[in-house]
Amino acid sequence: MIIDSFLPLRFDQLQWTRSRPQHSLITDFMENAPLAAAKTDVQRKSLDQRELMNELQRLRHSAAHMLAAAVLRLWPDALLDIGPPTDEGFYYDFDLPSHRFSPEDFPRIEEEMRKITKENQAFEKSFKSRDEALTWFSSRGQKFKMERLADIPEGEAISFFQNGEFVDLCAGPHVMRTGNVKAFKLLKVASAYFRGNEKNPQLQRLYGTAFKNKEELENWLHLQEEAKKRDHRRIGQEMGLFAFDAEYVGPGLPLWLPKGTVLVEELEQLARETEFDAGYVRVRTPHLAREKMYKTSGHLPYYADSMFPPIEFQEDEDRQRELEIRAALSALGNGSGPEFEAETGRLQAQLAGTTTRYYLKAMNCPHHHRIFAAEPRSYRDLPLRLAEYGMCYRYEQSGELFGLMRVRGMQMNDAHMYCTPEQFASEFRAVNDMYLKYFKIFGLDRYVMRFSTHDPARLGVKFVNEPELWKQTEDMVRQVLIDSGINYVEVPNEAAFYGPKIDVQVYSTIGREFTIATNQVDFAVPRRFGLVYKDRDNTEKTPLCIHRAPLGTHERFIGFLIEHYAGNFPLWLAPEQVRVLTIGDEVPLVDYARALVQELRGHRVRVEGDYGTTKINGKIQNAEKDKVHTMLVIGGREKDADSVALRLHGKGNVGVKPRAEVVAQILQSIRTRAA
RNA sequence: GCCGGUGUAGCUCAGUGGCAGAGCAACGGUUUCGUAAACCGUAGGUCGUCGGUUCAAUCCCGACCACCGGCUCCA
Repeated sequence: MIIDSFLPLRFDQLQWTRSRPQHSLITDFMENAPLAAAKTDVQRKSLDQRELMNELQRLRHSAAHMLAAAVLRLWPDALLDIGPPTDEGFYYDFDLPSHRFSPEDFPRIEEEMRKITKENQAFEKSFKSRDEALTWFSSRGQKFKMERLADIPEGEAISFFQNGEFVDLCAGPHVMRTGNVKAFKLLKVASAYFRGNEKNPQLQRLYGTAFKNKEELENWLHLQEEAKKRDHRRIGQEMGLFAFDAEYVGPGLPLWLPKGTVLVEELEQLARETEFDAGYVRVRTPHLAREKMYKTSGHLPYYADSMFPPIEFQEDEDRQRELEIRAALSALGNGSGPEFEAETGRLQAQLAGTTTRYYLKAMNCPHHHRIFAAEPRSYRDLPLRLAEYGMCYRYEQSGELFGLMRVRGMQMNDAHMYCTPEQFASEFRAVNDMYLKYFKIFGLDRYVMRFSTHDPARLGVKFVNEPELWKQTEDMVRQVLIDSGINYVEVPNEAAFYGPKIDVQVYSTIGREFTIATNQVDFAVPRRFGLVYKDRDNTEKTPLCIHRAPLGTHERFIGFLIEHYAGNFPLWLAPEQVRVLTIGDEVPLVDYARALVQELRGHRVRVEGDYGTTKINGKIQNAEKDKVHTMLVIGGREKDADSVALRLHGKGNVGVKPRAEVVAQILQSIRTRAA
């Protein structure tokens, strides 16, 4: 299968070309399995579920066993964990302190695996009692296997699979013989925490893939190469969209270059128009706020790890006050007794108050809440929809940073809607409709909607302690989802601390899973800020708040769009929409070309002229390389006929057309945001 | 944050314990051309940073930083 690199990927192609996260394999043969549960560990599957493994998964699972067998032949002291199939292949986790795997080991290991293929060993299933199994592993020091054994519920059969000398705790199923596994390749070495928990030891994970035959394997490897070319980091560099400058600006803080800024501003324009149509009003807020803001919102206890450390300083008058308080403290001397303690404590508290602390905002909601509070509100004002492309800063762990997809400074397509409980369902539904509207514009037809709910066991720890409100809002959201016929997966324990949320997830070219849109309910924070509106009955009530960001952040959304379009943006988004190329640099020709450029610029088209002496083939190659959407080639013939030769990026020469017609076409395509 | 890898010109990459290299891009010139590269020349570097070993370090050692592949975490 060859992907036309000039078309957006469809999701079915996506599945072919992108690796998807390892844990998502679970959903493939476990209908309705919560994704989140799988996130923490490779979830145990019942034997029935195992039987659903398809042919390719069996093959890959068997390849994993062969990998482990080969590793044990080469490093007999390796401890085994598990080796499941994944969407793109398989892996096996090892604990092997005596040796660090590196890609240089791959040829040896693959050679050993090929021997096992040649030996054509049968995969034989057998059963052991729990005691027998325990003895088997403990005598071999296989401590991870012993823990895995303990996961198997009492009463369930404990099955083993053996091929040749290799025996593994395994529910199967497998292919018949190792001779069936011929087309495989080791891909990468990585580390993984045992059971995915960062408190557990780190194991060495070997990734590989296997296919039914060599041809399919080669085909897949080729597609992987193609996919790499869509990597937004690479295209962003090549097209001059954005840059990172870790030394002077800081890691994870992108600089938007002029061409990337075009993308940012086109998206903003789209959002402004869409939100205006949906009855939003726009606001603007600063990038930081005092500590009190986040103490009140409750973010500090729940979210401080993700925030940049505070900016601390003393105002001039604070410095004076500090001196006075310190003087008072020393005047107290070294006393004792409850009165002394009380006075000391009071002064110490005052002393702490002489330092002002500001935090860079990690989210826009508190600022918007203060805008709500800035004026008295009546039920007649609701729903109030405050929108802002607000800049936020989050201190992501260094290992998490990933191009534009995961950054420390980001601008969110944010809005907060304050509404009454009666208005909630229609507001929430309108947000979902807005998602779909956007997805249609970008040709995004497959994605995963995740409905994240709270875990009752973690109320007061990870989630605000309001059991009744949690239940009510979650029921409300669920009902809206069902009513609007949206497919979704429900994910317990993934909600925001202040309420349930819906996330829209997509997969990047490299197969990483990213949330690009989010829609969250907040029943807690407005109350913490004391937000109220005067209702019909003249009583004060707290509004519900919906946080929504259908385009997520500029950074991630554009990162995603770059990969989605492979940098071949539709005309309305293209950083350079049109380039006028002259065949030669004769003065009359250049004059005609300049006039055309001026005409298009007059319509605010992003157009450049290439009037130099380079040959036309060279100019075309440059324009194609720069992914210029529309090329207008002009020679003597075109000039004389007041026409242009139209060429579209990736599509080649379209033919000669009247100048006015082409200009009108271009304007029409931009205005309608045509795909 | 953790495990592993990598760091040489704007980009893609060679290379060596003893004067730092290529292609493309840039710049200067020649060329006047019909749908994916005309030709010649010039310039470009504290070899990620700091420290150590050495007569001598881009190369060997160490620390740090950044990036890459994962894990964990998230928009």
